[in-house]
Amino acid sequence: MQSRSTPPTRAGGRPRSAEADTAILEATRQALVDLGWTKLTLGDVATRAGVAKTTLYRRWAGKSELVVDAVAELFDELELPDSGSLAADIEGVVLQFAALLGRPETKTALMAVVAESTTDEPLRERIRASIVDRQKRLVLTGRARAQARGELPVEPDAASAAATADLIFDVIAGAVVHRALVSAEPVDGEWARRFTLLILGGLSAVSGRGPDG
Amino acid sequence: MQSRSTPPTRAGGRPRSAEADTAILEATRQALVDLGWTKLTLGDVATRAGVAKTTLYRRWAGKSELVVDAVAELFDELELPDSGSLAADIEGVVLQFAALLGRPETKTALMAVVAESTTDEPLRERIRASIVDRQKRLVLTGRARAQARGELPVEPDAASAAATADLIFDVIAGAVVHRALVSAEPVDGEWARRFTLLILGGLSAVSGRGPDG
Amino acid sequence: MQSRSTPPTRAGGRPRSAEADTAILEATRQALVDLGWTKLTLGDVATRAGVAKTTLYRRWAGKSELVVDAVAELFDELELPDSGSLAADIEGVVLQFAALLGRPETKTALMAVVAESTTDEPLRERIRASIVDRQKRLVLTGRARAQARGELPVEPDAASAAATADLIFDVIAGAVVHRALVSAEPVDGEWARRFTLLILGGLSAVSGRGPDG
Amino acid sequence: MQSRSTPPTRAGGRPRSAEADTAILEATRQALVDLGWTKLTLGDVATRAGVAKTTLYRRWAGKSELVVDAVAELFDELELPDSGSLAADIEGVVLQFAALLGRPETKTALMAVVAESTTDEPLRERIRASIVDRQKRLVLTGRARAQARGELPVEPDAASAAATADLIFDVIAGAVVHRALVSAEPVDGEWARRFTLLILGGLSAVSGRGPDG
DNA sequence: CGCTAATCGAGACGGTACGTCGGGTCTTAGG
DNA sequence: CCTAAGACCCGACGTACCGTCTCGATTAGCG
Repeated sequence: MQSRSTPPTRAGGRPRSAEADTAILEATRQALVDLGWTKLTLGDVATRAGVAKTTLYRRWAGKSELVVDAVAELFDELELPDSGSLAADIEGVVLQFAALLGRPETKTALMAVVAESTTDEPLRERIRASIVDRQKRLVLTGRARAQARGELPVEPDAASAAATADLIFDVIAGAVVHRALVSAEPVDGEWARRFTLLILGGLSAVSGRGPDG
Repeated sequence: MQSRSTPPTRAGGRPRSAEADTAILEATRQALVDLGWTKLTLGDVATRAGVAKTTLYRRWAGKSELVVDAVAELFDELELPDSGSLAADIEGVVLQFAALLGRPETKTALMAVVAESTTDEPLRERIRASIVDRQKRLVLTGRARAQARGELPVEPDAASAAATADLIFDVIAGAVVHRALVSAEPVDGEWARRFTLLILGGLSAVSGRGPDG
Repeated sequence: MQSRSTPPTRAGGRPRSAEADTAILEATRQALVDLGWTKLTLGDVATRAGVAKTTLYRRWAGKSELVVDAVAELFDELELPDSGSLAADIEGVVLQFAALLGRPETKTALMAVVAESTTDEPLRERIRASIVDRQKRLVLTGRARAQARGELPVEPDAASAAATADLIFDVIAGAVVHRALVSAEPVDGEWARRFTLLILGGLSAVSGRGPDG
Repeated sequence: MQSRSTPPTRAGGRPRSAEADTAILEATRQALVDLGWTKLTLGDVATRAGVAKTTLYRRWAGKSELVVDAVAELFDELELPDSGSLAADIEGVVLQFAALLGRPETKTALMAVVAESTTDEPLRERIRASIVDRQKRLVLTGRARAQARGELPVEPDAASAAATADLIFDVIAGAVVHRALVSAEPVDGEWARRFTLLILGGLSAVSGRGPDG
């Protein structure tokens, strides 16, 4: 995660404390749990981390950037279970994702930084680089496994294959987020099963042909 | 929209200005366009509306409530095109929804109030009542039409039918929002077609059987 | 003392609290006693006065202006004793002035605001209006009495008379301040007597005789 | 000027740069001219002098000490003109002193450090040693010359003579400072003449005649 | 028609957080 | 031991909004 701002010159001077980084990110997550996005203040985070406010501002441009980095670490915990079938893989990752969204620090922070990013292009890039794109690996890995198992056809057109992957990702991530945060209904095994059924039924229809439908 | 707070007594006295309401909501939307959610301040909205801050606080409890009301009006513009086929209906509503999300006032406000609602239950209810549930009608109407046309089977189990409707709603709304605001890729005809293909392929699979898969 | 900044418009709105003014000025003097000029902070004054920082900034432009107003009130306590002779009048006012300069709030504040005023013309004007010019009355009254008693000739030229009054004022105020704050030696009856001797009779009058006058 | 802090041990190691001292004091004076006492910062002085902040703090305890040393050098320029009469000597030194107080670096710094010294005894001592006492020589020399010329009687009592010298010093320095910095009126030949008249002959000498002496 | 009572605008109020700045210290690497 | 560079902790700065309050001045509808 190269996401912190780097000091302008690389010359002499006291080096930045690595422990401070760790402490700040951990304090940020804890503050999110305790206070939520809106009431989280950088001064409070600094206090929790046992660090001066200036130290915090030296490394992050603002609240949004800090929180993105803090929650990005949580998303890296997601991993694709190798459960032997595409359906089980999808259900597994959906439930994992839902569990992550159930954690208070993620719940309150994720939508807030995305909202922030709608009027802040650099922030959107940071979110994409630190969170979104990193999780697309789950879709790619899952599809590769399914193809190896013969559950999905191999799309010959690379561009079409990429578009499909993006589509799948938007559908899965979007649906789970919407269910969990907007509808605020539980993402349980039952829902995951029905959702997977929907995805799988359509998946073959999409991957089976070219982009011209 | 009964959502404003009502004066305690109904007795005599100067009645509230109706023009103020209109001016405030319009000023709120304009401020959202100009400033985005975060930089929008109630003082600024009051100034734009040519109204005292007091007047504003007498009617709304805070920023979130005001903004929810201001954007809710926009969502009522959505309507299901009667295009003769389920696929065309879905594509149409997806593109309409995407167009709505493309407007700056909606874009910045929607995610923000949802984020806010994760730690504010009354706000979540307000959002659900004013925005979310009102749009579920699109799904229900669409399904009814498709069933009338014979494109979809009639689910005999009412509970299962409701669950399916919720699922569809989360998938459509979630996917479009994710594509538009998180991935920040265009929701164009091409994407709508591929997405519809995916949904339709899976839809029959889901609605064809009971919840136990 | 019209010295506070006046609200731009004179129209409606909640009027400024008069008690706040009193509390702030008193708190300022107390803070000067406790902390001295350098360590006095406006935030601390606000807290002591039981007032918000914004209230303070709404009325005074900064620390210097506030302190000038706070100490100006003390200078108004000075009064010319009517002791029957010019010498006794001078000695009396010198000792009064010295007592005022001995108070910690005056001691630490006076030189500081004057220093500040060397690079701040409006502040200098405020000091002159609130403090310096108001005390020139002592010189004018004293001279008038002395002239009435026949101790001093009446200067016919008005311009010259004014210049003399200014000179006397600079000499008395300057000498006492220098003795008290720069040399930091006591301004006691003995010193006041010698000083008065010098003023009244000049150098030879002082050097010509012993300390017992 | 032994006033800088001395390194604890005198043992080997890189010796302190002498050029740094010169550069720092000169930078300090220039910063006083550009910014005034309040806005002068040690970090800025260090930058101007092309020196690290550490180097500065190794030599001076703080802003006040540094500035005292920087302006003390300027006061050494004062010298008593040997003009043949006591009156001319006084006028000459008054005008020299006024010229010194007219320089921006002196003007802003002198009062500020004196103000600071009212709550900082060591600083007061440093000011007395570096600035004040060094100028008392002017009074002593002037009196000695006047006595040699027969213009002033010789005071036999040593204690009384010292008290008189102190008094003269406070009156001259105080009056000039007050005229220049508090009243902010010009200390020109005209004023110097009237002031000298007062010092030499007392109040009646001044008020008894017109401004042309 | 005059009361009565809630409204309106304006703007001051006590708070909280902001992001920046300067103070003085400490930690590097290098002379 | 000194130096330049720059990060560190700390505390204050002056500003911006928050949501509340106190004004005097409008408006209705009820009596």
